[in-house]
Amino acid sequence: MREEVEKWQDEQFLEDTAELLKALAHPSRLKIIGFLASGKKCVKHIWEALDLPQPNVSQHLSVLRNRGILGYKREGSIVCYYIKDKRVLELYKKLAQEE
Amino acid sequence: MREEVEKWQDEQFLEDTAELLKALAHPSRLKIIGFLASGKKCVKHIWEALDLPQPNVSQHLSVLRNRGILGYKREGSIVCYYIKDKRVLELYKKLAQEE
DNA sequence: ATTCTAATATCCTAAAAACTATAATGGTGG
DNA sequence: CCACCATTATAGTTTTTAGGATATTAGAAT
Repeated sequence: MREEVEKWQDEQFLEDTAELLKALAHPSRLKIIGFLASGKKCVKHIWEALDLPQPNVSQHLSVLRNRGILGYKREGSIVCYYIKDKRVLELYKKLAQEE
Repeated sequence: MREEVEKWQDEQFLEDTAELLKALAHPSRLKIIGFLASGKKCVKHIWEALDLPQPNVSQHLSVLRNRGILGYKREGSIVCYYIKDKRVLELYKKLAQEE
């Protein structure tokens, strides 16, 4: 007899989930997620492919990184990002397949 | 040979999806979605159950309604809302089950 | 029809947060 | 030190948000 309460009554769940969705709810960040869906990419590769100014991309990356959505690895002088949160990859795929 | 382009290159998809996520990315609106996940509910029932002020709930409902996430039906003097967009129900369930 | 009340929606304003572009700063390898 | 890659800081603008006041609508009673 566990899990009597509904998820929507759990304020912590609501806050955390809203934060997650907020991080994803921006065209450029969604674009980054979509680009990273096929694997790890370095920063320069990202902003060139997405045709966005580099500091702008860096800021979006930091939003996604701070929320635990992306992980990164420094390789010499370049930095590569990848999708760390598996839920996000699943969410993205679901959204991308249906629309 | 169709669908050569990736979804993340489709600006319209990015805009629409970001709008959808933005509408969901708020604790109170997520709470409403969770409450409606079990079926249609009238407005009074909603703000009483969620313990939120009525005008506040009304505003959140209008956000969700305007983005096509919720549908509603007037029944006499009361108005009942339900989840119209099936994707949203699926997304919510996925988020609620995993965390 | 007029009035009353309950249910719902909209409006208004101030505060907080997010976004964009640009400038400045910090590392790393040659 | 220089060139390159990336992050952070700053400033102005636009969006969201919360809360309260007000408006609208429907039904019941008179």
